[in-house]
Amino acid sequence: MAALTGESRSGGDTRERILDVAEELFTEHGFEGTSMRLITGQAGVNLAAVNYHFGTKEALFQAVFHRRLFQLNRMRLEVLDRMEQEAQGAPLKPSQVLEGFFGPVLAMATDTRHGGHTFMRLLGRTYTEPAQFIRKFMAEEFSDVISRYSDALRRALPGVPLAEIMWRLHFMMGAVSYAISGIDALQLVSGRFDDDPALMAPRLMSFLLGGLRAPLPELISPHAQFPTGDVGGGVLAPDFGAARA
Amino acid sequence: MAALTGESRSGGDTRERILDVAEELFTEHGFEGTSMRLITGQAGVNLAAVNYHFGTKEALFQAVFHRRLFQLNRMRLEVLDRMEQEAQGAPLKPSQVLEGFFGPVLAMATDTRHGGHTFMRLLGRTYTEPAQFIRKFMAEEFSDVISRYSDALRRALPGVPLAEIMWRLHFMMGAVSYAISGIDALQLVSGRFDDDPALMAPRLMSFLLGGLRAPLPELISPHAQFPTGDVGGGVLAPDFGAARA
DNA sequence: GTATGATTAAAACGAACGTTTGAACTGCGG
DNA sequence: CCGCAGTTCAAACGTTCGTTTTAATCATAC
Repeated sequence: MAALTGESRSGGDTRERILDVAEELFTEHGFEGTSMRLITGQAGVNLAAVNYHFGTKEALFQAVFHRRLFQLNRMRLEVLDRMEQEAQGAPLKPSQVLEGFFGPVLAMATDTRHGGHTFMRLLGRTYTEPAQFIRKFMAEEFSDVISRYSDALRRALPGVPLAEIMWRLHFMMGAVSYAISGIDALQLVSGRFDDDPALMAPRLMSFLLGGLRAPLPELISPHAQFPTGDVGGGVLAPDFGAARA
Repeated sequence: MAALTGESRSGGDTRERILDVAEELFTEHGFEGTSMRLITGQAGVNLAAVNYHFGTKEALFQAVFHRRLFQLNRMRLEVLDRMEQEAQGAPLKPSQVLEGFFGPVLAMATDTRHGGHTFMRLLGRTYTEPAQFIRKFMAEEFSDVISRYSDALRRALPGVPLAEIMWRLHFMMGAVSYAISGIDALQLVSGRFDDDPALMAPRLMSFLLGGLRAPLPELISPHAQFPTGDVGGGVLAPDFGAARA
């Protein structure tokens, strides 16, 4: 809350100062919950500065994302390129692929000095955000990385169907997102959580690898809700209707 | 978008109709992005009806959550009670605990007939939402269930430290949340995803079990960013600063 | 010094927001 | 028929929203 105060009228560009403050406020209050007056006020610039430099509020939001996502995904591709080159055509290990994909994310998330932590929390929450214009440019920013890494995962896990790989990639992104954006949510839910957040990364990596290499599920019936039956759709689902009557 | 149209001036209570529509619109546009005029308009009731029946917009939001969370968590506790009774004091299997905790969630998420699907998407996004009043009552609604289930997990996984269990529970909630709320996000990111969403539950369960039972991480140095080193903080982190200069 | 283009400043725009008000309507017991 | 809660209604409240406008300021080249 006190990391970036408004009075910092330092030599920095107006544009850059707006981006920093907006990133922080969007993280704190969401897109709709953050007003331009709050942004410009906290950045110590004039109200019209955002519209002058970025055009609209939506464009500012996109600019905040592009600045970070561009370097994040570029870094992911660089790491993958380097690893594949060293492997000389051999498939990578699953742990390597995860390292390349989530390593830069965690590095950025634990970088509190340059606002990376703030942004990663914002990214995690925005990924599932419904706004149309958000979904649009998120897909564009990610398409390259996803296709490259899903391909690397497919080669790292021979015999695992592509659909399964995509699902697990999705699950992993959820776990990482929660790990980053919801640390306080965890504390909130489990009471005072006396544990070093810096130790999260190795914990997370173990968890992800365990999930990624889990035995394939038995996809028997198209209506089987839960593998161990009994609790899933069969017994519990009907109750939902009754409670609303 | 076309599931619940406004013209349905059926005999249902005004209160209940508001809850249904609000649940859908909050999911679609978020809390701040959903106006009372949109809610009441789509529900076919007067603008003042929300304030009359619920008091404020925040209270309506809480009411939407309470209606669903109450039965969801009650169900979780019932399942756990039954399983522990049948076990006669013996520890449950990890798969049983996961089944009790996430089974009702998935059952509700796949229940498209009674709006459960809509709500679970809303829950997933709201869990990491920053608004103060949201965090407050979420903690209250969840505290019982979390303490009961973390205890069951501790007994199911002897030798695993409690901190590790809490982290993995957190990771799992993230994976489940993404699995539910971001199905379209997955399609969006991986192109046309020709796979039956009904098969998600068994996939998810396998993934969760794999992660939950993964080998414990080596927590060596408090500054080790990533277990396999090399990519984490050491090499990549400094670049974040340079890119901003 | 002065013209020029880029940036900042102050003020106002119309629209939409959540909420409140006071009257009109409803079903029902007296 | 009347009185009376409970509920719905149209209208307005004051505030805040994103954006636009017009003038002032600044740096730099002539």
